[in-house]
Amino acid sequence: MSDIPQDISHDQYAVRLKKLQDMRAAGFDPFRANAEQTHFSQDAKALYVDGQEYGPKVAVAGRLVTFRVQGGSSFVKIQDQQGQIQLYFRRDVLGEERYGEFKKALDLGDIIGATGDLFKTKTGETTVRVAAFTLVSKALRPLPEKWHGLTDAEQVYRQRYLDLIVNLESRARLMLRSRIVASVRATLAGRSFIEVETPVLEGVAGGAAARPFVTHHNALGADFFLRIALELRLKRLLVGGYDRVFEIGRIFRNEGVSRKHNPEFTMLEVYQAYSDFRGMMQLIRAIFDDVCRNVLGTSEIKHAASGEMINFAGEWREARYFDLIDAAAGSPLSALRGTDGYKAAATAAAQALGLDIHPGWEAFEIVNEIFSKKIEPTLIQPTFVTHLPKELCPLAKLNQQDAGLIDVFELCIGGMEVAPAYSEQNDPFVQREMFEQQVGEDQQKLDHDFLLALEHGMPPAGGMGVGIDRLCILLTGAESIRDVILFPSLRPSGAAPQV
RNA sequence: GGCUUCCUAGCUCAAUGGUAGAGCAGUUGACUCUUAAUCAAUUGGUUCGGGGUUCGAGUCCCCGGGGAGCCA
Repeated sequence: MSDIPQDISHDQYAVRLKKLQDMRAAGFDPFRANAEQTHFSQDAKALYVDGQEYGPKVAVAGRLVTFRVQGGSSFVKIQDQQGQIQLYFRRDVLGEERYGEFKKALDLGDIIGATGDLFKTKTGETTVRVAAFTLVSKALRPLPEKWHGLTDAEQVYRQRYLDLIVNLESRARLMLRSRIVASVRATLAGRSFIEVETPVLEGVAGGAAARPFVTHHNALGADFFLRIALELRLKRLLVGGYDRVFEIGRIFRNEGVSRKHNPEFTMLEVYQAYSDFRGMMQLIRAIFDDVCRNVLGTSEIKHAASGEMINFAGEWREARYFDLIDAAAGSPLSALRGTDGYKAAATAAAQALGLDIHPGWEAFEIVNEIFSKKIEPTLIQPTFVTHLPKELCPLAKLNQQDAGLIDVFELCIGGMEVAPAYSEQNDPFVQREMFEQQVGEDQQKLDHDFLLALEHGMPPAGGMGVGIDRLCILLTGAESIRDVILFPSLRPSGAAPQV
């Protein structure tokens, strides 16, 4: 190219910048303030009726993702929120000058708008015969490779927008997440639940056992914790007379990062007065039934890790915690509960299963290690694990027959804990005692205001937490939590890619 | 936090310790129904950063950065 002072043909940024500057010099704005879009790509294609020569006129807009020029006629594809649509450019339609601009000025990755009539090509693809087009927004940087897409995990997460443009599975999976969350909301709204928003910044981070993030409020001169659960706020609303409440919100736990853990994640917590953990079983079934029917269109999902098909239809298995423990241990370990020999027997059973036991652990912790390492991973089909030992959750009602147990379930699917639910503790005396046992000497961690609220009377209620990210892993067949979170937490990196 | 492993052109990947290559993208040209379009020609590198060993390092060693997997 003789008018380029030095050879920039190797530098895609420079080539695009040059085109952009040429356009500006010709009085054209390469970053338009608006553009016409009468239809999304798939909606437009649906307008074409087979047999007609030309369908209606449409204006579509999107990113240029394939570019096939062949002399005086060219096919390109643009991509919008719904997918792709093919555009057909012809010299004899557009005229020599405009057609030349199309070939010269546009690059893969540019965002363009085009209007024209719909027709069907010889190969049967519904296409827009372009009568007019506009460069709407110039892309200065090239797209990742069209066939392999973007595979570098780091770039996928740090530059998710590129992943979304180029990797259709990512685009579909993350869109599916939106629809799953919308479906969950609809199920709850249909049952008279009220959606609320409660504080992220808390003076006491309660409702779960997890290390919180600490932050600081300058004007108040006070440290705050980012919430680790929604529970204690939502229960205050039960006291306040909101009988059915839920929140879908971000919570934060200052712990490790793994395939199953992101430091910030989304939790649904739902509370229903005058219900209990059995009522929550109905509710979670309804949530799954609606998602299967309205979003997935199937009640069978392939479990990514094992390849097994998970079936959400039919009865879900119900199993008592200690029945599972005894089966795994191969002995009636639970019969020793509360006796002096329990801890030794639990230790022996755990070691026989090849588990490492920390010397400081209580008996219930050893037993729960058996559960989380040896039982939970095997629970692929939906299973309600019920009647857990009371030490595992201080916020649940004690079982009427056995005060060492609590009226709860943990729903396990795909080897993961997906949703715990309780008959909620509403006795302020028992609640205070359970809290004090949990926090020990550290009265700072006691949420006195919550206990005060309970003293005003909280209706009996069923409550449930659903890890939305895990739910999405399950329902989208993802292998990692990072694949269902748009921007997963990463170490802050150095500079963005340099020019 | 520990162990293992990865980082090479815009992207996807090659390269026994011995001249850093290919495909796509880009550039130039041909081509009026293409589907990863095709054909011809062609540009492009601080091999993540720093240090070391060596006649010679993308490759081996050390330190640092980032990612992934397993463990805690």
